[in-house]
Amino acid sequence: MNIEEIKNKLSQHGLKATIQRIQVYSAMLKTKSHPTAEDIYSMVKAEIPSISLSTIYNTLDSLIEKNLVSTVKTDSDVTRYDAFLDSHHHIYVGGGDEIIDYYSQELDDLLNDFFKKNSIPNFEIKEIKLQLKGDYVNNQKENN
Amino acid sequence: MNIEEIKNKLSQHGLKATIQRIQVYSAMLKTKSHPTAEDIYSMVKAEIPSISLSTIYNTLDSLIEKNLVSTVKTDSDVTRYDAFLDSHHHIYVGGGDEIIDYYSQELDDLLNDFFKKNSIPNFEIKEIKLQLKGDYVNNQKENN
DNA sequence: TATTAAATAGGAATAATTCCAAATTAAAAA
DNA sequence: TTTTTAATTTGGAATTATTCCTATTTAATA
Repeated sequence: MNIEEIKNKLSQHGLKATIQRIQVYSAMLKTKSHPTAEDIYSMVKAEIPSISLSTIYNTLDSLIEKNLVSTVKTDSDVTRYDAFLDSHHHIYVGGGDEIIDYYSQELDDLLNDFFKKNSIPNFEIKEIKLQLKGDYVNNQKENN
Repeated sequence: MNIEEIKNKLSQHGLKATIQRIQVYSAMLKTKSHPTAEDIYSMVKAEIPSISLSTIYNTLDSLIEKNLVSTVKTDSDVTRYDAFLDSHHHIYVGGGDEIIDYYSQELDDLLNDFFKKNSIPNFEIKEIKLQLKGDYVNNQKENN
């Protein structure tokens, strides 16, 4: 998405298209790595050196409210953000902070079917998300 | 689990059976509601008025390290603790802080089968956990 | 171009958690 | 049982992520 498209997307969602928001959202779209607020702060600072960390938080909050960004739960206490909202699951590597996206239409179908057959009384499911925890095996990405 | 059994469990896991640990673990086993550190602090204070909040955190960390307790993150980013470690999933109600346990052997079998057939290259899955987000429907537990 | 409501900056405040060092204590050894 | 010792507890200080506050700035609109 280019700057112009981002501007439009912000306006469409009733958000004033400020340079700060454009750059924050642009940074979010550039990375698949579920950045923290600080990560985004660093990235956007390259473009707008005067930007404040408060603005990062404010902007992320606005984007979340408009469903353009979501948060990812980690075991540690830093919030991570995600601008990719198509249905996917998360692989948590090594109990740590590495989170990888996992896409599978087959899995989504399986889950949707299951909960269609086994609905939860008085509860409407809006999102089904899987957390896969584990570790790399072999010597692929290992480093101890 | 009574005091004696808790003592044994702690020793078996190489943890000194201090009154503090016994009471913290006992409190954890008494509640299904995924308490926060502060919640446990309040509960244990009834038994040991002099206990320190640091000890609550230390103790929970020890219990986590020995796999007697695990953590759950809420949408509002507070860490909650869980002493019930049999396979279950979590229902997040209304974007808030309420988390309900969801047990289903059928679902677990389904998921295990799926990942047996669709293993992730160089990755060993240790835990498969589902997050169900949604809201109550009807007038059951609604309050707005 | 002027108006205005919304957004930003940045520093202070808050809240959860971790850190630290001295005092205490459970478990092991004598 | 007593002594020894290494682990644990305390409680206050420090840290960290996030929120709050408000004067200033700015995008959108008329």
